[in-house]
Amino acid sequence: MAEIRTRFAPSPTGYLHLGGLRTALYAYLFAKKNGGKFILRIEDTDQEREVPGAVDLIYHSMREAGLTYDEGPDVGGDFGPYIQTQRRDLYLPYAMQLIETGAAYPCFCTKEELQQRRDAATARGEQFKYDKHCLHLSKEETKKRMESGESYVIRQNVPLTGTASFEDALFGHVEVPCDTLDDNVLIKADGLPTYNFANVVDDHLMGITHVMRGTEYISSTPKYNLLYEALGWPTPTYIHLPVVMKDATRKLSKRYGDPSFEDLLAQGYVKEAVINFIALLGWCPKEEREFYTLPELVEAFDLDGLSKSPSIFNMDKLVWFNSEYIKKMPFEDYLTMVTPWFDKALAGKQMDYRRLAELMHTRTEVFDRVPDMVRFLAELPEYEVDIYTHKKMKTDPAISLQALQLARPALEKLDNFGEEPLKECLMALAAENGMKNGQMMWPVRIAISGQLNTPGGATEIAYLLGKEETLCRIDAGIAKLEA
RNA sequence: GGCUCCAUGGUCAAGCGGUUAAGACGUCGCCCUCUCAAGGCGAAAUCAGGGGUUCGAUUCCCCUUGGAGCUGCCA
Repeated sequence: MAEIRTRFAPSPTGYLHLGGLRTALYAYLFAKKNGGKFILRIEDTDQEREVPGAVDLIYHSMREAGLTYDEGPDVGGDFGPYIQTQRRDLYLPYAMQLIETGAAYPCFCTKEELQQRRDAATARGEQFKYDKHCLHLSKEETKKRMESGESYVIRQNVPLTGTASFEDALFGHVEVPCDTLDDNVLIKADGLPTYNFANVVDDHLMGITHVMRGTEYISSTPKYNLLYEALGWPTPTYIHLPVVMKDATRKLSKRYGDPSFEDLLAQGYVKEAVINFIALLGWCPKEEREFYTLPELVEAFDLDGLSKSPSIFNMDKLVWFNSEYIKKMPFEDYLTMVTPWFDKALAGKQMDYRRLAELMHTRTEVFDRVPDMVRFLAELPEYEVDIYTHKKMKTDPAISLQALQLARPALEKLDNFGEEPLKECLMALAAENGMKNGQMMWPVRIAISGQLNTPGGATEIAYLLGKEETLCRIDAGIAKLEA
């Protein structure tokens, strides 16, 4: 059996979006699972839409994701070049061959003319379809106009009757009536091929055996098969992948401000978590399991786990995956990763980062949420007195004031400001004064943190703050409660 | 509008003619607890509707409905 070759063929129009990443991931997994090759090809035939730097962004994202390709623009290979504009001269001969056999024809209609006719058709409430006007030009006239340097395109000559079809490994047989198909442009006036043509030619020339791409291509694939047939080439196996949605009706897209892969990494998502989550979005493994490393995904991947319907990108679940990955991370790794996020809120403060990291490790869902969670350590936030009142802790402003007034001198006398001594001190104080633990701990924690929820209890916070700052904040609390 | 595709809880989804219709996220309880998390236990929640086929449909077929994609000298 021939070696399996799949490819990921993005256009350099910006960052790598999550739908694209998933398509790339599946193509990678399928190739690797079957001992085949995974290829990266840059489809930059639309010069107008190209965004400078986008190609490098794609390389970068692919590396970050761990999707190493066996062949590609920056790694080479036997089927290069892997950038379509660098292959520009390759396409025309095939187009000419198509013209010879009648499967294509030159067209001299200008964009403007076409647009007018399209608009007119729309105004009449009709669907515009190219009328094969230039197909009926005489050979002589065509030849003369081409040689005179007149601008022209080459169009696919789709039959007016019959049907075109293809077999999809996921969707099965897909067939469309030819009369609903338009004569697409194969070679543009600038000499570059359109996606419709470049794709067919390159997939064939590069020996791609399995074409994996989004379902947006499903309706034009029958037309591509017509091209393969006309060229006498074997068709690849098609596997169209459903799109990733933002919600029930909208596709995930940068236009709506949805994050790209790089955005997620910048926000503090762990790349392994993103890959893991993406993999399970539209594909389900055979076994009852949800945590997979990339190599494990390769091992587990199979086509019949693929879903046919679009799936909604569930941010909540990504967050959950991310927090799970963070929790499983060795502590030292976590400390390294979280340190810059601590710095954002605590820069310049003397703080036991290691202890803070211990407290934060199971509380971190996404790294960019860390600064807001620890900022109170740098500066006591403004807070309302009513947060001293907590029903379950049985506290109110009066009890809180009493607790703080008791705690203040006791803590001042405490030489060892470690968590254990702090705890013993405050607990003992509560017991001596007939208070419940919560009636002592809650007010102290509120006074020294100024907020309802904190990553750690009163003693941990007091330790992190240190004696001086703790006493200072308790004083502020007392003043606030007395006011 | 035309063509194509899709349809199990709020979301991701298992299921591939006979099941108490898995599991996960989220939600809601309870436990633990110096707050919040984490952890443990538990609960609610799904086969879009209508026709067939069949002894029997979530599962196969048709229609309706809903959604998506395509309908560019974009990919």
